[in-house]
Amino acid sequence: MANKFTEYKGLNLPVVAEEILSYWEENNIFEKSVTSREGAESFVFFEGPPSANGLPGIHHVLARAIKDIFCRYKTQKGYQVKRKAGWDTHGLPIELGVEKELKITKEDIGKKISIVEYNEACKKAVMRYTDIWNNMTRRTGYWVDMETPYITYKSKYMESVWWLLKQIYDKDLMYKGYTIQPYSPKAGTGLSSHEVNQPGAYQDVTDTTVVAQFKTIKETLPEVLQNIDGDLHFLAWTTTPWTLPSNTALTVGPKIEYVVVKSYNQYTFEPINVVLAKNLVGKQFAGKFTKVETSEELEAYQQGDKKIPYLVTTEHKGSDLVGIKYEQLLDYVLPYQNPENAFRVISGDFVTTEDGTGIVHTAPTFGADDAKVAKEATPEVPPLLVLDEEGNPAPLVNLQGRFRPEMGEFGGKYVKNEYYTDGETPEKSIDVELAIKLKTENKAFKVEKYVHSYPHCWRTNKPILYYPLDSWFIKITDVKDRMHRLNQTINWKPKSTGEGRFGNWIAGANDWNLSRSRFWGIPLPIWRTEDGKEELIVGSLEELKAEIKKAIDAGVENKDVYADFEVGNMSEENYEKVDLHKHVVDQITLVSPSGKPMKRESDLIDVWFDSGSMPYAQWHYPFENKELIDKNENYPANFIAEGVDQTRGWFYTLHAIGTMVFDSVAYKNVVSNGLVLDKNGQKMSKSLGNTIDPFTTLDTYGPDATRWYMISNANPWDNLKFDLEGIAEVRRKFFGTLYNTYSFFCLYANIDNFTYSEAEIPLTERPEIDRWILSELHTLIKFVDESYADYEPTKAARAISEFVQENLSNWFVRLSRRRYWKGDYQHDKISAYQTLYTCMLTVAKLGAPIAPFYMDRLYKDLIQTTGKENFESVHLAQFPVYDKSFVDKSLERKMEKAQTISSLVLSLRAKEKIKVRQPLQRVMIPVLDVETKADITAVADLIKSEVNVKEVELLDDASGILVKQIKPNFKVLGPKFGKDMKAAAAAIMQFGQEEIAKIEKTGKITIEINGKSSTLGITEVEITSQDIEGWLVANSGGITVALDVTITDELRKEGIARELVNRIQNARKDSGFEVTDKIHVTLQKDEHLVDAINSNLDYLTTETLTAKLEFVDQLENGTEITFDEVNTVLFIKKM
RNA sequence: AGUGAUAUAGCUUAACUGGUAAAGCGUCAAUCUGAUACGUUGGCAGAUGAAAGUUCGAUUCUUUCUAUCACUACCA
Repeated sequence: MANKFTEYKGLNLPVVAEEILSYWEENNIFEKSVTSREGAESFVFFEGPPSANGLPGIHHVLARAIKDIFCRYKTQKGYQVKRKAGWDTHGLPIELGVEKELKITKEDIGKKISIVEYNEACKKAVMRYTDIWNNMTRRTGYWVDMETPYITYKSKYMESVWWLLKQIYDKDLMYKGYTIQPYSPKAGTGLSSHEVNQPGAYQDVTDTTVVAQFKTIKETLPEVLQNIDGDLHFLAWTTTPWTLPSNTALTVGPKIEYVVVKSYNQYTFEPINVVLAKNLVGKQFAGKFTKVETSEELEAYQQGDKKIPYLVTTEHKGSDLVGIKYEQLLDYVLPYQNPENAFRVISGDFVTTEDGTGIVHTAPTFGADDAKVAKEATPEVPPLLVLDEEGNPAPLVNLQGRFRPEMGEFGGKYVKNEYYTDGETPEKSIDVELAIKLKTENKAFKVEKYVHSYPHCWRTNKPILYYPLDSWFIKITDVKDRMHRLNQTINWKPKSTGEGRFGNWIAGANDWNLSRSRFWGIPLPIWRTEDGKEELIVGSLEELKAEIKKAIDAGVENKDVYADFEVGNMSEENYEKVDLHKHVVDQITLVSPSGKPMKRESDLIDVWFDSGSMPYAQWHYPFENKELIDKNENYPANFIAEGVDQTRGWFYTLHAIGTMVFDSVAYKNVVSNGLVLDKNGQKMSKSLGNTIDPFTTLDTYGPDATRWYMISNANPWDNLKFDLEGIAEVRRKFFGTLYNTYSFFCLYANIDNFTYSEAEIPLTERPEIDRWILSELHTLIKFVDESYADYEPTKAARAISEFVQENLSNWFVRLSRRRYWKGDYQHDKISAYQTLYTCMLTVAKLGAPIAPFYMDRLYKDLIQTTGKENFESVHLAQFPVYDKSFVDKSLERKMEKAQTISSLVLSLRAKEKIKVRQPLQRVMIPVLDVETKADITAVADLIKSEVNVKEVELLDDASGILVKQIKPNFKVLGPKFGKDMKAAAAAIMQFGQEEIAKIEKTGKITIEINGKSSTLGITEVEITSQDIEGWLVANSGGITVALDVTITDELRKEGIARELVNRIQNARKDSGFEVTDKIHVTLQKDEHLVDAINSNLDYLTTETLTAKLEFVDQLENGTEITFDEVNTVLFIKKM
């Protein structure tokens, strides 16, 4: 054990962090923080896997700090906190990165490059940045097991994912269907919404739009519409006329008002009866049309007239129109299934009357809303699918973006002119040609050009199509009620994210589209016969091998690609032998019960399913570590934390899988942290150049200041406006103060050889100020403990800062300084050391979760000489325990009064320009009650030394010189007076000294408010004294002080002596003398000085350790000193 | 478009269950200290995004609007 406390030359947080980091690593402190809690209750934490295909940003430091704080806190509280790092290794961003790097497109995969090579490239790319990530994690001080992380591309992980998927399948929660997805015909690939949302994807284009006339079938009209003269048409608008041949329904809003309008077609001039939303009549019948009120005016129309008349007739609710059937607009081909259910009016809530006609052309093959509403209708409206050459259902547009042969004269043509290669583009686009055709057939009400924004493929820059693609789905709609209910048991930080954003999202959740037509990911473990009638899902390697064997026996497969794999052998080597990625599993053909060959469904599983599987797959559940989940040892999580952007990502998939497979929440507490913005509140982005490099920040300021700043500046869930200046401030104020407090402590503790070897001084024997700071300390312990427990790190950080800066440094140490450097090593001094020591040791533990490095240094420095504790690190120690017996609220209140009074006196001094060094005779404080009087008496000594006055005099009422003020106590009087409160307040404010005196004397007064008289008690008002006649006063917080500013000759001399002491002390410091050195002082004679010194000789010599003092007439080699009217020269030397 | 969050001094943040707006940064000046830090005192500055409602009283509760941000979707 060292016998001195380590002293430092200065505070360098980055160096402290480096040293502590090596210490941790050399001594396996992290491992010990887990193993030392073996057998204790576990606190379960899940690490959300970052995708390592990009470089870490400053926001990752925040996210990591938040996770780390609670894990360290819970460790201190005695829990065992296992935390496994993880890597999300699959997914589109990685694939796109690799494609870019290899300069290939998706189509080239399997052609220019084999899938094996491609997947190999992805595997390499994904781990490329892991070193940088690991380094950032270490330097940030985030403790997580990076030695044995879970990696989503490992066979064990993938096997668990398969198992989970099979559970879901077995619960009948999976189906195959088609969905409308953004699709790029030129690139030949579906696009994820991620890709569609790339900047620049949406571009303004001018399209030909058509308002088409759909002719109703008379027999299906409701009675009220039966007797209309001539045909009745529905009007529906579209910006994509090429989808009109695929129309199978019209959708109306059930609550929207529709009208029948009589008019003439502007192209064929035939009389028409059309239906559209009432609100949109004006819009559709603009320009050439003119409104008329009678049938006569309408019938007067002649072809060639400038204006076409229109007459609004009957009104109908949308719901009344539902069920009406109409003739197919362009009758090239019928849906191959249930054509009898097509071409009718259905209802949909999404219909608005903002534009168009209030009737929506519905083509379920080319619109997501369309498909949804068609499916929900009873009976279901069939999409316009035909059977292709191979007998499979296909939409009217093929994968190249051309019309199918069924489209007659349009067959083979691209539906968008942009898809033609240069030079081959026809003059008229399909949209235009269709418009012309409709015009001539009296099927077009209006054709217009229209500018709107439309998504484009980011790779080919051609417009995308919404296209039906086959996909596997999970029936979230079947479990969303259960998910919703389970969500209500989760503690969200902030609450609104859980109830609002997440809750609403679940309530309106759609089925989860699992399929991804990519290469690098976990393959769907589903094998199907060609006709799709038989299928098999595989939930483990064991099952797969068994199925392969069956297939070999049946003769549909000739080899077992996993022949080397040994079922039941869980060793890494065994699992290294297999690869479950697409390029391998696609080779496998299985056999169906009826003996037919089955091929694997070619898609991959959405990567979000990978990460949502991590609670189980990280342990290779259920093949290994079964008890961790089944016995709830490591499931569900007590705590997870990620960015708010994961609400519908990881938070969602964890919750969905937990609900479906285990009927359990996957996590109990979740902190969703906000974004890190730049100091102006702008989003950080590479293009704006306002990103902040985490490594530079950590180098400059160190992780502790960075973490402390991030946590204390904003609540984790609020966006953080990140300003480097803020870190600098935290370093200066908080860490600087704490460091200096420690420096101060060890400077004197080392002189006095304090090693906490004396017995603990009982609380009752410690002076007031010690009991006060210990009371504050325990109040702090309680608050910080509760804040951490409640996932409120910001409150904890702010409270600790406040304590260290205000209470400990600026008040306790400041007022206690003399106790350390003066006097013998006795009772009071030992108490001072013990108290300060306890405070710092406690602060080290309280702050350790947030500032793990510096607090560990502080802790180790503090315990090295005392042996009070012998943990190797603060992170292995126990969290401080709150002890109520230390808390003395009245003491805290007294001290607060002392602070207020001191501050008032200092302000008066400043006003009068009297330096604090100049002693003054007395300060007077009017006190109106006994309690306050006792309070101030108790702290009078502190006040005297702090503001350098000799007496504190308390004036009670009898002095009769106080000018008082009265204020109503709103909180008490509000309910009593109600509406009359304003008048009452005014009346009370107007009380003169007499009334105030009366209420003080008798304890009550009667006043009249609005004709009613009522009695006021003394507790219903607040009386303060504002002024003392003839004195210099100041007041604040109900306390008034008066300062006697007369400087007598004696006081003046004392002031001079004090000033001189200050100069001598400075000289000692400048000369580098030890605090304990005795000195010889020589001064040049000065008339004011000599007198003053002689009157205060004792004070001066003891204060400065002056053993010998002499005056000389002339002093050459000293320091010139000038203050007030004194001019002298000072010279000191060591004795 | 939907959902959610946010809006307080030039900037960053406070204000317990509604009780009469607080700090810091900045800046100018003064000042304490045998603690290279931090402070202290004074000046400069906001009637809390807008409007309405509930209330004796609203930064706090309700409604509407505006702006910013995020997520998700989509544009017939």
